[in-house]
Amino acid sequence: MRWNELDQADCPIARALSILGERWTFMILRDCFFGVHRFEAFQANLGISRTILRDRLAHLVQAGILVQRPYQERPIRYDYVLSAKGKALNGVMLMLGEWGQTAVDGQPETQVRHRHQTCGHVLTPYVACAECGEEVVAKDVRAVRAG
Amino acid sequence: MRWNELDQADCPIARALSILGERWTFMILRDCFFGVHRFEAFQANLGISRTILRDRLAHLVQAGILVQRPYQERPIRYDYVLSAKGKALNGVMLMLGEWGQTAVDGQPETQVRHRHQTCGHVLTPYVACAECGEEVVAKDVRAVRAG
DNA sequence: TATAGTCAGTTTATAAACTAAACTCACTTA
DNA sequence: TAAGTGAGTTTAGTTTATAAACTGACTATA
Repeated sequence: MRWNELDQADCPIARALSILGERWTFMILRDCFFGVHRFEAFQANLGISRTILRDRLAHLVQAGILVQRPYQERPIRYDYVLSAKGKALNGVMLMLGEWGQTAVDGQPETQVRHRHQTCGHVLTPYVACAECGEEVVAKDVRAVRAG
Repeated sequence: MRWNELDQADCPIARALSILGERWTFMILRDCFFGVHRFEAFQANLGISRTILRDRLAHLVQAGILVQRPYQERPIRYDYVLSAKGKALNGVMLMLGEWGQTAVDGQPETQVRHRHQTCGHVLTPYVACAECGEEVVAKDVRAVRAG
């Protein structure tokens, strides 16, 4: 399998990564969740090269994860905002942040936290099963690979 | 910020991506969760170049996400297995797969599913708040960025 | 009205990362 | 003895990423 054939893979993780798995893409999306939505702001925040930023934004727009919303004409300029498909990545982002927080050590104490508005607490996210509502831990999950 | 300075970032997502954000790394870990743990098996499964596979495995071992376990001596050969830190990525993997399943369309119906052993159902994972136990949706989360 | 500044790019040259294919080494099995 | 296996390493070539300067269509300031 070559990297650019990942989108045809028979695995949802592989297909997700065909869109998200390139360098910087997750970082751009993280910024989107933080409310960043302009080219210059992404560039200044990430220090990413403009060429790559242009490519990644185009890819995300074409994949339907970001939507371009014009905020001025002459010259036409766009905000890049999360679509529904993009917002659906919220769970992935939260779990990724939680893992980074607890598992990646030796780093300065982070200053980024999330607050759960509905209950008012600082958010500690976990993955639960929609059927039984219980927390899902690795040892209780069995992959079923048909075909 | 350059890509290789990401590990010093003041954001848990950035730090997570300093380890996981390179091409193929997530795919290798996916295979680990499916029970793959030998060099040749990763290589055959992913079709990744051996050079990159070697680099990624070394990086994951050095980051404490995979552990080398010798299964023979003369010549010494290792299984690469998930450490506790690696297993803690389970939630990220599940949410990534769930997103790939529901949000990335136009692809052949996937044949990979998960079963939740404790309740017996096919798993539909969601992210919940440890304080109130409710499902966490994007609009109810506010990032708090100190400093 | 000139001058500078902003925003979202594009261009170009250079550096780093990835890939395929062949090769090595220490064994095992037929 | 010859072939095979498993985990790499080497090499040469291709693809990506990067920094820095440039463009174009404006807007704000002196």
